[in-house]
Amino acid sequence: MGRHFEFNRDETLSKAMSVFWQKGYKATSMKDLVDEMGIQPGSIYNTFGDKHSLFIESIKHYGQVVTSNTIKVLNADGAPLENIRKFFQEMIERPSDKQCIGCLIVNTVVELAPHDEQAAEVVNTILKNIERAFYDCLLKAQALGQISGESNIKALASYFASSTHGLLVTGKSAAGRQQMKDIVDVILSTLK
Amino acid sequence: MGRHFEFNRDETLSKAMSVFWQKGYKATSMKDLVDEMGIQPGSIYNTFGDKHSLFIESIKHYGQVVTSNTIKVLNADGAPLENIRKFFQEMIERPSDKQCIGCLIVNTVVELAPHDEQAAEVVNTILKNIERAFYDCLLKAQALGQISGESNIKALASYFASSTHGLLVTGKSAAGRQQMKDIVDVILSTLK
DNA sequence: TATTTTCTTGAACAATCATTCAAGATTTGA
DNA sequence: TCAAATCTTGAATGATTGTTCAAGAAAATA
Repeated sequence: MGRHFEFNRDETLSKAMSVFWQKGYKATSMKDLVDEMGIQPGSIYNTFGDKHSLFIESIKHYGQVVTSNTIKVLNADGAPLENIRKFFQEMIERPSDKQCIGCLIVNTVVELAPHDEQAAEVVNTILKNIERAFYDCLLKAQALGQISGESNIKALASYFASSTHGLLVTGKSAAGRQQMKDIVDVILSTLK
Repeated sequence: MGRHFEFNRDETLSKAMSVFWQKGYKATSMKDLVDEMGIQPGSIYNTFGDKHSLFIESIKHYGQVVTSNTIKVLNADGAPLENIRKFFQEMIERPSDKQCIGCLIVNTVVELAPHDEQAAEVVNTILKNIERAFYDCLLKAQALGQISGESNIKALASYFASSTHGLLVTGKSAAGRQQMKDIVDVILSTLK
């Protein structure tokens, strides 16, 4: 009973996510959100609560849509080590793109996590998912004998996750494509 | 002639730097700066210009004081590869500390650099300094025969810089001390 | 001492911030 | 067709934002 919603919840959430990704949490004003989401303040507050709640939903959405999609390469069938190589290769093929894995997550770790417990929790969960994807991949490689049984794959997984963060930061600075390729080559050399 | 300044310019700049480091640019209000610097808005504007100018000076100050001090380990006399090990060791010995190298720089790369040309330029200069310190160190190691002459030390330098950024991001999340040590071990394994 | 110069203060400013809410629009059930 | 329910709108709210400026305080010169 009553009036129907005139907008799609997931669509507007996705738009909010994009704004937060581009500008950051603090730099995103309610006016920015109204303009980009295409609905009025009242509808935003009615649907998502306040700005902070909308942001929390946005990073959760990012984890479910963008991050989990990027991680799929690691979980794919086939040679696990080759999947890791593909993962990093895809990372540097679209550095300044919105699709760039984990950017909103890295941004949130840097901007908000130290002072925002709720955001920190969401972000840490997503970070753990990334790390576990690496771990599962390395475990498979070890079972296949592609990696020495003595290797500390837990450490390697943390390392690959950390390397991903590093690449995302480096990619935001003035680093060129060749430089990014060089870095990835060294990162992957730990697998040999 | 005229009244003397009642505050030390460098001291108040250092305090401003600390606030920006802790809270980020956007989240730092003029009230925060007034409270922390211990001088009134008029004095701030008279001495440093507006908030943005004060921030630019703050990151420059960070580069000259904090970053350049952290880099000293790399330039120190003695075994160059050992210096690189020391560098990373010192990084994880004080992760959540204010002294944590490059944090304000990494924060700025993430929060401002994509939309602030002036900040981007300052930050990129500092990033290049870090990378060059690694490069010089590796060059020395190569001259001493501690590293193969075939090694791409330019790539290695970029890699170490990127790894540093990664560690700083990882350190801000829920990563424990042991995890950080594990990551550093893998990073340094590329030198063997 | 009187005058000029310069720094300090903090109230005042307009702009923008996140948020609210009453009025209007749309749909359902009776 | 009327009444109840629910969503949409956008002007209004009070708080906070960065910034300015006139008045007062301190030092140097004459």
